Amino acid sequence: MSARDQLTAAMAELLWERGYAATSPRDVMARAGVGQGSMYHHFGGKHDLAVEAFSAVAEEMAAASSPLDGDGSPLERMKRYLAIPRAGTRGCRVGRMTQDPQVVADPELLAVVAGAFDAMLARWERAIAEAVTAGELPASTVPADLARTLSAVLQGGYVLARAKGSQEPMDAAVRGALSLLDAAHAAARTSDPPD
Amino acid sequence: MSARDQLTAAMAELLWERGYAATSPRDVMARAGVGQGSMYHHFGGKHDLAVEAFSAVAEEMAAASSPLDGDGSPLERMKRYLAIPRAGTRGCRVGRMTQDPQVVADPELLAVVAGAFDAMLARWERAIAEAVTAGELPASTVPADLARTLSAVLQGGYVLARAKGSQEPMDAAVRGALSLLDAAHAAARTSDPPD
DNA sequence: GTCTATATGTGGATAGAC
DNA sequence: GTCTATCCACATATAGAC
Repeated sequence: MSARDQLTAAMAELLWERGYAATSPRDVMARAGVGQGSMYHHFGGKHDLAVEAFSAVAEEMAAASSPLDGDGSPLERMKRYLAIPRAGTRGCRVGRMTQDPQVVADPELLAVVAGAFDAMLARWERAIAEAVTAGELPASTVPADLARTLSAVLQGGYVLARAKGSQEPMDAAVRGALSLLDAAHAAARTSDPPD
Repeated sequence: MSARDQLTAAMAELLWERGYAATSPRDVMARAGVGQGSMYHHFGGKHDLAVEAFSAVAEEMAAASSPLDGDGSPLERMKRYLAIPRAGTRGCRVGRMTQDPQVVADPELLAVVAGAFDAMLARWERAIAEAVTAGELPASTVPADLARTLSAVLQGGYVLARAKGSQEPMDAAVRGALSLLDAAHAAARTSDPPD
């Protein structure tokens, strides 16, 4: 593994553990096991290194929402994706960035964050629209709205889990969302039969 | 206004704008318009000042959930509370703290954050339980779960809004949640008549 | 390419005058 | 009580040797 790769890997880890502002070039070099010269040879500085390291993380996260595009009924895919285990107290690697003032003030970093969310929300919207077409959700459902609601449940779940230092609030938030989706499913069958 | 009050007010503002780690004693003193001596006379340091300033903020936030205890039908109270305007791009003054590594690592500060959420979640749970009793929500509803789901929608709404630098995702997330609650309400009437 | 040495600013706090 | 002066450590980056 090249020094360059060691640096991006170390930066990605530290961005998750400590956030952008709280991560110093020193920390990164120490974890990567390289000297200062290497870092400033390969990157313009902390900012450049963070952009490159975090872009990879963001793509990875966006790809992680692919189960929403998978096989099976749309509603089942949505519920399965919600139920994927998530370590709440560690926080979301992407969502956490939005609370870092230095990230939000940095157009380049913020664009990477926004892009990752856009990709995920697009997948949500497609799955939801398909569920409506299939009669699994009420015809009155607004895919763009529900996509943001369900994405927010996950992001908020991380916040609640970290506030309590416990996994439980995250799991509870997901259970509640699944229950609401079941209710919406029941409402769709009652008032709006698909066939 | 005493120097002490100026300091706590300035710290509360800066905690919101920049977070804990990114706020230096210098910043606080400059905004408060006092010298360094004043700060170290009244407080042991940045930490002590932050605890005192943030405790006031947390109490204020917890009190802001009182509409959940108000008059009217429980479900109506829940919907009204969700629909209260929230400036998404500014983030939640309490929730934002959970993404700050220095806050989570500080038991005293984290306890203040956790306490604020506990108070809010307790109000949610009460209102939800009342809605179930009144037959406005399905009997199968788990108040503790749904409370965390709806609280997460709001917290996640802030995250999405900041990621996009726009109010819209927050409003969309709330609309989607209201729509799900309507579906749950419809399901309760269909399968579980209150009288 | 990678290293060590060095420079400049700031974070957080203490000392002690007024 | 409030101020200014000062201190040490660290963040971030540059210079230049190997």
